[in-house]
Amino acid sequence: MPAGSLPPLNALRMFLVAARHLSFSRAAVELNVTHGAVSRQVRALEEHLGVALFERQVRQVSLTVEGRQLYAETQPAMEQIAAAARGVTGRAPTRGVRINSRTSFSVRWLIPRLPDFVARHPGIAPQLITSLAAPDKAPEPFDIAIRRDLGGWPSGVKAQPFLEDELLVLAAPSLLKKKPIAEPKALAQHTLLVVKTRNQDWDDWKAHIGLPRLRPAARLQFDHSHIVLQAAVDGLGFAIVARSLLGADVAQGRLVCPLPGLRLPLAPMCYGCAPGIGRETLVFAEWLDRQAALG
Amino acid sequence: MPAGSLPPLNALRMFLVAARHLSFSRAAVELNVTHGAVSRQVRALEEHLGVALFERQVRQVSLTVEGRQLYAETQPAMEQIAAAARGVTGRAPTRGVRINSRTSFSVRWLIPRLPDFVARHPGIAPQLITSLAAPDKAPEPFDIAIRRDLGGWPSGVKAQPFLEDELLVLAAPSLLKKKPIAEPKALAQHTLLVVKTRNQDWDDWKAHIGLPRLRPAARLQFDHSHIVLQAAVDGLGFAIVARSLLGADVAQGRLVCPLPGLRLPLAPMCYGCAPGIGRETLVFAEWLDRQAALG
DNA sequence: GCGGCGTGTGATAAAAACTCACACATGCCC
DNA sequence: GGGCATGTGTGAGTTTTTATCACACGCCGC
Repeated sequence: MPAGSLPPLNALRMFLVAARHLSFSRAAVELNVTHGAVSRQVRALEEHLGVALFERQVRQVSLTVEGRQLYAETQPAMEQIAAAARGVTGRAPTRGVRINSRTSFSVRWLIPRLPDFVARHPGIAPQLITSLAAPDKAPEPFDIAIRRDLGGWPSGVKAQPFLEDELLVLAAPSLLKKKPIAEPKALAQHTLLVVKTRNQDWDDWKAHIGLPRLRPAARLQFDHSHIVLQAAVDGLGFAIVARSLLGADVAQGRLVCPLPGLRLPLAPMCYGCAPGIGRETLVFAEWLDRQAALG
Repeated sequence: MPAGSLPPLNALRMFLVAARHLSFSRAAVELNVTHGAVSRQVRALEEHLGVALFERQVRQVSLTVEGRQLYAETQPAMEQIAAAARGVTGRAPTRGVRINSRTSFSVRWLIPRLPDFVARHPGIAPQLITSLAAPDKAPEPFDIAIRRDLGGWPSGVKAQPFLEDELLVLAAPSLLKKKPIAEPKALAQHTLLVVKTRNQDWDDWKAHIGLPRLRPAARLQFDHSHIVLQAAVDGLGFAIVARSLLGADVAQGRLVCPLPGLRLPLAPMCYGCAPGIGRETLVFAEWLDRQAALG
């Protein structure tokens, strides 16, 4: 006989958080789920044990005698498990994943998502090296590189597309309020924000919509897309950038897309793994795929 | 900060069993899953930690240093959790569920499934009282009664059907080998096994197939369906019993249904809960529904 | 050389978990 | 006292996870 029948462990985990907060809702926030999920898991644990663990009052819950006992006895055990897990990952040589990525993609897409990776894989330490050079000219060795191009990779490395992309025109809502844009032509009244290394984007876009000779009122040039985005948020003018770089600025209303129908396809973002990489890099690549699929 | 990020707990549970056995296959047997499930969960845990826990040799696995450490530190914690869970269920008043059911259904359907209930709900102790009387004439109080009839329940109790059923004709393969049955008429050469309290079943069946005057070579009478089934397994003759009572005898070839097309519909099995029952009885009723749905 | 044995894995089915949207009960505040 | 905010419970539907199945592989022993 092993350890005797264990209770449902994830339900127990949620119970412990709920017991600590004495609140399903606050536990739900900590666990990144809805309060309904916590309610159901606690109920499942109670049914497994055949004992009520919480007393449900109105708008609040409190622990029963059995709930208090269970909390007191299992919480240290969970701490012990967490500590053991940390101990094991710590003692390992912790070979990090060396990631080579361009500045704007790093700042606007990768870094905001890295905390998720660290939480999922605490034993793998990502090292991010931003670099503008092509992967085959990289000054430092890397395990995985991320670029938009399908070419320009060291021999033996095959680029794997993982994130579809497109160019969008964006501006701050305050700017549009002052001078609304009904049709693309009206852009002639505005300032365009240009990325130095991608100054053909506006020309491509103008050609794409059939107005190659459109002349803006002014042009401001910056050396990275993420700086252009900051300038756009601050109402300096119109930006044309890849959808993948938008982050929360559109969702939270700091930027809007005044001409949503006019989009320019863009090569997908790709990653390429150096030959002879370890399992950690593979895990990171799969995580990239998943993150991209989440949109 | 809570306990720090916990590892996936069900994966850890499988890891511990696998580590104890030093075998994924043996762990799978203990956990009632396939070896593939164990393999995947262990892999998931390794990826979460970013550390290999097993060394895969051919046809066997052994623990790495990190695996040994993790095992040594988390196994006691799991024991502690299991003990705490047992302690909490034990201290509760353990109100059992009093189940009232007829003998044959108890022996052939309910009792073989009860271990599953006990495993799922260690805090709820089922008490089974077999009784032939109608639920409203039961000599002892019950929380839930199981009968085929939709009527004959105490006032205030509504019967809930939970298991469709039908009558089947069955016999031991050895008997059929000696005297094969090509059509229903050939039953005239055989012995029919009759349940005293259900002696109309054969007549109903004969009427159903249009041979009301069919006369068997002999009749043997018993007082319970489960005894008739034992007699059939032992090659004494042909039985007509409810599908719900078959258990594993058909699946494992101890009985066969020589005339599979000729089935007689039967009222579904129903349960009725006494008024004012507790949550434990509700849990049992839901478990009945689930078990019936599993077929 | 061939069947037996234990593990890994792609495709797919089954089960579990979660979310959403709403219900309910209460306290609080204007 | 009515309207609103708060925290929990729950049915229906969806997503995510988990397990299964079926097969591959590598070696062992006969």
